[in-house]
This record gives sequence, C-alpha cells and structure tokens, in this order.
Amino acid sequence: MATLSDVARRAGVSPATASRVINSSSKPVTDELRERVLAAVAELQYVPNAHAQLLARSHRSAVGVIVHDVSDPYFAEITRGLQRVATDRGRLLMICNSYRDPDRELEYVELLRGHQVAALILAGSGYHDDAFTRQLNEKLAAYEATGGRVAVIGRHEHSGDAVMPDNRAGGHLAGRELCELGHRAIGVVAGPRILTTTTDRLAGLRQALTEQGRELPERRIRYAEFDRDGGAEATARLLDADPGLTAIVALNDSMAIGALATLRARSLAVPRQVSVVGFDDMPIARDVTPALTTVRLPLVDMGVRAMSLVLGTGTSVPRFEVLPAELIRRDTAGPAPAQRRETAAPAPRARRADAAS
Amino acid sequence: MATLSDVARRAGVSPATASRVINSSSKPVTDELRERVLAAVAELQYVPNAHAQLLARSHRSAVGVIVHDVSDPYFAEITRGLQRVATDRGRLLMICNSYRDPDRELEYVELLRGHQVAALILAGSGYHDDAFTRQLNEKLAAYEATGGRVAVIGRHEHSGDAVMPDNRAGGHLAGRELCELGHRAIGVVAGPRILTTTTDRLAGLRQALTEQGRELPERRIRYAEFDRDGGAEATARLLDADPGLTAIVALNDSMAIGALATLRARSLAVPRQVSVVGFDDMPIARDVTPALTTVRLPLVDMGVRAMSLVLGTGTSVPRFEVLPAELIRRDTAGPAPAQRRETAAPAPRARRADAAS
DNA sequence: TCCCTGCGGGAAAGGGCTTTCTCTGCGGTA
DNA sequence: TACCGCAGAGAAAGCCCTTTCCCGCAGGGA
Repeated sequence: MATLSDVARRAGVSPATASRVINSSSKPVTDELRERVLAAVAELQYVPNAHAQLLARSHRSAVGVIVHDVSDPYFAEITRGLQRVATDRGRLLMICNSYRDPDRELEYVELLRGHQVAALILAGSGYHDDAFTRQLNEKLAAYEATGGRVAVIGRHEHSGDAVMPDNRAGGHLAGRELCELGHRAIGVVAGPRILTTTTDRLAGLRQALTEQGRELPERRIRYAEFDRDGGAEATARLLDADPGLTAIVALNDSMAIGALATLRARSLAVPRQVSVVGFDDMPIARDVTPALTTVRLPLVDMGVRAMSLVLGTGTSVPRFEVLPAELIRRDTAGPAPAQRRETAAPAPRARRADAAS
Repeated sequence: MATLSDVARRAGVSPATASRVINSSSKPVTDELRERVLAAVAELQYVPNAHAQLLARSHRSAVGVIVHDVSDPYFAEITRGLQRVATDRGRLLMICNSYRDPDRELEYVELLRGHQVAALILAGSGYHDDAFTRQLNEKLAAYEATGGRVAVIGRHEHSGDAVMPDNRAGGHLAGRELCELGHRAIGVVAGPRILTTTTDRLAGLRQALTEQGRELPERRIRYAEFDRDGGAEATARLLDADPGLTAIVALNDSMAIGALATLRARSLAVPRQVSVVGFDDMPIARDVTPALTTVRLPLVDMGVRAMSLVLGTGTSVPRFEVLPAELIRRDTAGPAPAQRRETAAPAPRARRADAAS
C-alpha cells in the first residue's frame, strides 16, 4: 500500500504538505504544490490509512450500534432512523449484531470502545438478569467516564439517555381492542420471558384485561423465540392446550405471521374463528392476508431520536423519551364468534387503517 | 481513556510486558507480574485502542462487505452466509449499504481499503454503465495489487473471484412454468433496467417464452424500483395497459408482494384470474397468502461461498462459481383461465413445495 | 571457578498519519 | 536601510500499540 510519504516523495514535497493538501486543511498551500500532490495521489491510487488517521487525530467520529439482528425488520427500521441522522452529520456507523446473546453484547461494548467510537447506541430489549445488567452498566459507565455518549433504545435498565417505545401502553391497546370485540378466551404468543420487552407488553395486556373484568392466566401464555417459527410453534402449543381460544395476541409481528401460518395449517379462519393482533407494525404487516391488525411503534423515529440525543449537546441529566404506541386496525381482528361472544359487538367503525396501494 | 502505559505504570512493569500479558503472547511472563497487570487492567477498565493495534500489527483481519441494503431480505440472507463463515474464522465484518448508488459504491471501496480490510466482497447487481464499471474495476485492481482479495456476488463485470446465482436459468424456469400452465399474456414487473440482474432474468424469461413459441414484447414489461412499492406500481401500470394479462412475473419477491397487493386491491383472484411468479424465495414468500410461487436462489450459500473464496488460499486464476436456481411451486401460479388458455393443462403434480409449519 | 545457556524483562524502533513549531524569504513600513 | 510581519514550507513530536533486539541474571556443565 502506498503511504503518505510515498506520495510526498513522488510529489517532491514534505509529508506535512501532502497531508495538508489531502485533507484540504486550512493552512494555505500554493497551487503548484497542490497539483503535484494531487497528481501523485492519483498515480499511486493512494488511500489514507484510516487507522493511522484515527490515531493521529484526536476527535472520534464513528458511532457504534448494537442491535439484536439488523436483518430483523424491527431493527432494520430502527437502524434506518439511526442511519438517516448519522449520514446527515457525516458520521460512520458501526453496526453489530448481538443475536440476543448478553455475553456478545458485553463483548461488543468493549470492541466498539476499542474502536474509539464517539457514542454507543444499544437497541433492543433488556434482560431480566441482574448480574448481566450490572456488568453492562459498569462497562457503559466506564465508557461514559472517558467522554463517550450512550443511548439505549427500548431498555430501561441503563441510567443514560433512553428512547422507549411505550410497550406497556401498546399491550394495553391490544388487550382493550380484543375485549371490546367481545373476546374472552385470549391466548398470548410471547417472546422469551427473560426479555423486558416481553414482560412490559404482557403487563399492559394483562392490565387491559383486568380492567375489563377478564384475566390472563399463565396457561394462556406461551413463550418462544421472538421470530416467525417461534410464533408458529407457540400458537400450536396454545391451540393444543385450549382449542376454544377466539383471539391470539402475538408480542411481535414476526410471531404473528407464524401464528397466521399455524392457523391456516389448521384451517382456522382469521378473523372469523380466531382473531390475531400483532405488535410493531413492521412493513410486511399490511401485505399478509388478511392484513395484520397490530400495534404500531414509531421505529424509524426511535432511531432518529436516539441518534439525535447522542450526537446532540450532552446534558448532565440523562434524558428519557417515551414514544407512543398506536393501534392499527386491519383485517385480522374481528368480533368474537357468536357462541363465545360475551358482550355486544362494538359500534361499527372504519376497520382499515390504510388502503391497499 | 486509559492507555497501555497507564496500565504498565500502575502495574509497575514496562509497556512491553503489559502488552505481552494482555495479548497472551508466547513470550513467558512470571505469574506475579501477570497478576499485577491483569489487576491494573481491571481497575482502569482498560481497553486497547483498536486503531493503534491495527497500526502496530501488520496483518489485516477484517473483511469489508458492500451490499445494496442489508435490511433487504435478499441481502440479509446473503449476509447471514457471509457472517457465518467470517465468525467461524474469527473475522470481523464491516458492512456498508450502497443503496444502489454507484458513486457510494466507489466511495465505500476506498473507505474499506482505508480501513485496511483483508478482503472485499461486493454483493448485488452490477450496472449497465461502462464508465462506472471501468472505474470500479480500476479501484478493485489497485486494491488487489496491494494484496487485497476481492469477490463479487451476482455481478459478472469484475474479473476476480465471483459467485453467481443463475439468474438467466431462473428466469427461464419461471417462463417455462407459466407456458406449461397455458399462459400466453404474460407481463413482467421488472427492476431498474440499468441493473444486470434485471436484464439477465429477463433474458432467461424471454428465451423460455421464445422456445414455447411465445414472445415477450417490451409493452408487457414495466421497470420500477426493486421493492414492494415498485412492484405494486408497475403491476398497476401493466394492468392498465393490458387488462387481459393472465400471469405476471415479478423479478424479485418484494416486487411480487407489491404485485399481489395491487391485484388484491383490484379484486383479481390469484391464481384463478392472474398467476404470479416471484424470484429469490425470500423467507416471507411462504407466508403471504396465497403462498408465493417463486424461483429460489441459494442466498445463504452464495454468502458462504463468497466468503470462503476470499478467505481461502488465493489462486492466480479467478474462480467463478455459478449456483443453480430452482422453481418453488406454491399457490400463486395456476392454469391460465379457460377462455384464454391455449394448451391443455399439464399433467397433475404436487403443487406445494413445502408444508405450512 | 568460569563460561555458556536460556529465561524473564525492558528499551526502543517502528507503523502511518496530523499538527505544532520552526525556519526561510519576501514585501512593506518607518 | 533596517526591521517587522507574514505566507508558505518543512522538521519533528506525538497518537498508542507491537515486536524485535538487547541485557542481566541464575543455573548447569566443565
């Protein structure tokens, strides 16, 4: 690889001058030398060694991001928001997938710190695991102590800046909707119980049912992986245990899609026999058939906010933003079947949130 | 940030010794000093500066990847394959999204070269743009000249190692299937015409139709963005121009999903009135309703192969691997409607490639 | 007792870049 | 004419590590 001194030598100038030309520094350089340097750069196909640059420069510019899995639409959307702001501000993003492995998360914090990122963003559910949470907080605190900025998305156990989707309110929306549609036998297809996202959404759901005089016994909940296959499998277990279920809440849309697959395989009509409500409103939700009724989270916006917090001026008080959830009514949730319905169907209203395009 | 000399000072040893302990070098260090160093590391929360390390060490380890968009399932799958091999070999991946912008692609090649990646993988369609192709090849050649390894996935215009899905054969499969089902009025929802992927798939499709005595006039092709909305929009234009179409080939699954949305919005039954065939077989294809008949590409495997090529021993002859396409029959392609059907329906056969799970 | 060997440790030389500091030479002012 | 100031270039000091080279010392063999 050609180095800066190669360029300088070829142009017949000092490395200092070459550097100034290449970085268009404020220090003036005569046009003639500038030309010579530029020519040498082109001839040698010179590209500065980024590591040497980062070492020599003092200011850090890249931002580290740790997500569960970028290819999961939930995180893809959040990442889109992060990217948008980062690109606007000329920041590079280093994105790492933890695949929901707490140890890997810890490792990545170290790795990114080692890469001298200016800020760190952790997106995705926290864990009900005190030892891990303590360790993570220690590492984050150490990082912040050296001037690093930290923001978390969707996890409340860290003390720094945080952007939180209102998971609890979202769960509540889903629960209330199904109650109003007259459902009593409601099953839940949940993500891993160690995730705070799971328990938060579940808590809101349970609260809604309780308010309506229903309840949510443990036997109507199945925990599985937070993905399509997990949802399919949990739904199967749920139906095996209680064939009389008239509604299923899936704690994210991927699981909801799995639930729909299982229902289809068992020839249960949606929503005539069984209603389904998802969570997140990822893009594909409107394209499955029937289109998925779900709880929308402003995913892109969450990313935008988190990145803005972290790149903005730091305050000593950690900021905490809660972004609202919203119920999107499409076609998978309908009135409970008559023989099981307990209350009158609600007044008619527009049932579709968005037209097919 | 604590530095190595901070650690060394605190432990009362030289930086050399500290470095040896931290990197568990082969050079022996007495247990006592080792302990002291480790203690100092823990107390100071020391993390080595990755840039300094990379500068000091000679060997490059990270691998750069340029894709159109990781959150696009096509690339998500490829990336999964890349990751798998990279992780096995202890390599870090730097993934960059070009968002199908050739200039950004060029920039990223420079950027990754600057970051001293050991290898570079470009995934995604090439462009019908000679000036760009030449520039890219120059940059890649310059990189290879300094010992870098390069592999491309799905683009044939570069001379190095390449992994190619058989786009042409895939197009042929889709075309033949629809011909055998008796379709004559076949429309195509295509990606941007500047992409080689588009033209390759189109060429195979056209060949199949020609072989069956049909043809594929330009007026039955609509070009649009390679995503869901592009597919929806192109399908609408196609149907407006020719309402008598009995089949639509979408040149990727995202577009196919858009096509299904448009057909649904126009109350055209799939596959009774209009058949649809997609391309890629991304995971969601089996979960839409009706489940999507599509051409499967071994996406994960493509990633695995490319990474293996690039991390394997280099040969002077560039290797070129073509991976086969396969038709996956699900529920969106059926016999042409009777009044339009031109040949007898084919012999009955199993129509579903995979059971609902 | 002396020398050689080998182990454990440190000094120091990079690695490629940025940036401050220094130096030279010129034009302008008193 | 003497001096000051400044523009433009280079020298050199880091940035933080790794790794080679070298040194001192203890133990073993002659």
